[in-house]
Amino acid sequence: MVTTEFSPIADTTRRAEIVALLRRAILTGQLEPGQKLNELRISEQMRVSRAPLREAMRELVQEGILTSIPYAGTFVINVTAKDIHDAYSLNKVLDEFAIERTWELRDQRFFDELDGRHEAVKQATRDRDTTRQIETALQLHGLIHEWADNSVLLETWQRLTSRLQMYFALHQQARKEAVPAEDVHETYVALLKGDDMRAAQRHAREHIDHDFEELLAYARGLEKRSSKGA
Amino acid sequence: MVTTEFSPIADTTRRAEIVALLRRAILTGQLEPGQKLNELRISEQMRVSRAPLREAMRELVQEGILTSIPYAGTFVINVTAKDIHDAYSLNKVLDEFAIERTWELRDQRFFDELDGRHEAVKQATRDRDTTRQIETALQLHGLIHEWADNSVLLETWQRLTSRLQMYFALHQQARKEAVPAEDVHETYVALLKGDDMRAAQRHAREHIDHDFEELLAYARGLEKRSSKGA
DNA sequence: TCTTGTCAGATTGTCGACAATCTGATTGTC
DNA sequence: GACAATCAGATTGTCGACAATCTGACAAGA
Repeated sequence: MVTTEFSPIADTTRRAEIVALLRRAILTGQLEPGQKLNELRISEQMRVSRAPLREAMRELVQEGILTSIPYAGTFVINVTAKDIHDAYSLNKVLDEFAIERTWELRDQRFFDELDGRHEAVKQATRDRDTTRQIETALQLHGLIHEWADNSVLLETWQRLTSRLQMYFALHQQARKEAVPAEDVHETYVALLKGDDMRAAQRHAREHIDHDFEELLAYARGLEKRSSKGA
Repeated sequence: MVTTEFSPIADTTRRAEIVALLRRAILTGQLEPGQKLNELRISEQMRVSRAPLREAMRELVQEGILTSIPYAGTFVINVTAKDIHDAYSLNKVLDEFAIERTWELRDQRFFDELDGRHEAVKQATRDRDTTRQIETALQLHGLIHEWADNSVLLETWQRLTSRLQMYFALHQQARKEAVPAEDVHETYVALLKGDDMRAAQRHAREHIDHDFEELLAYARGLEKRSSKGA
């Protein structure tokens, strides 16, 4: 009897690859908010027909990072200050819930994973790789949602994450300088290892508020700019 | 100057209509959990080519009520007791949040809408129209999410609703008898009109627990049945 | 000058056909 | 009989072409 565990093999449809490519382009800010996606142009660039491209775009529309208007086109979502505000205030609630659910399920594997992800953030910070810094920070943040053993919560958080990653990428791109080089997650990790659940929840809430203020300021700038443009 | 407000005209693509048709079929239980959707057969029945049908299916996959395995097919999601449990426990959190956010925004229009939706539930109950009863009850329940002025919350709740509606429909179908004929929403509506936010939140939580127990019992039955079948 | 009708170009939506992949039934071998 | 190789049928994935729709420019008329 073979006891080795195999993970499912990769989906090798063009559609899945296109989804990954497009998502990455959007979340890293390569494709700007509001930008229109021309099907013919993109399909030619990717050397793919429009059918799988369109199916991929439908997925991303449902994922909430594209928006589609029949016979007009499919566009990268626009980011408003309110969107960011809404996403963040819901995120607070989800974090609190996730911590509560995860709390009793924490074990050695959890702590190891926590440390591993924390280390990845620190590595990205040392490398001055801002894109990866955002990615890893969100992954660190996501652990409680993965561990909470609630598929619906996880799914919801992943949808939220898409946008958060996009917001952060835009923000970072805008100020054109490295994100804080010091480690802002030390306390968060320590609290998740500790005994005081309420304290961990409180910290998550405040930690979020901190990042949030910066993002909001950026978003307000965006809106001023776009209203001038329009 | 014309001041009449026009709402955007309906999306009249085949894709959109297919999405609506399929969603309805799934949420009312016409299509059973786990059932495979044969593209050719469905496209012929709908007199439509496979392209828009496939795009529609991609949307429903992302919506979480279909699941797709490359080169194998697209299936209606399976419902496990844990899924129901997960959906409900998240729903509690979202409800609490929604009530908090809605509270200060309540006005006469809110109360009117609340009464209107409540009336719709009572009408469906009188008509013994169980499908509509589920639909209207969820719409009544959804008002706080619509009113909370948080687009991400609303979106999240709508995704959840899809599944809840499916669960209830299956449940109802299983026991083959009318859902409670008495009005279980009277207290809920009254509390939402009142002054005690905490009480409203508490009631939402308990009200959910009530329905939830019934559903869970049903789901456990489902699983026993399917494990016997497999 | 402003409005309205018309039209060409570009883009999205849809179709029918072909290619890739899976399933299970059959056959051949031991 | 058990097992592996093979194959036909069915189904999903992808393609290229056509139809429907939108956009902006231009012209005609008030």
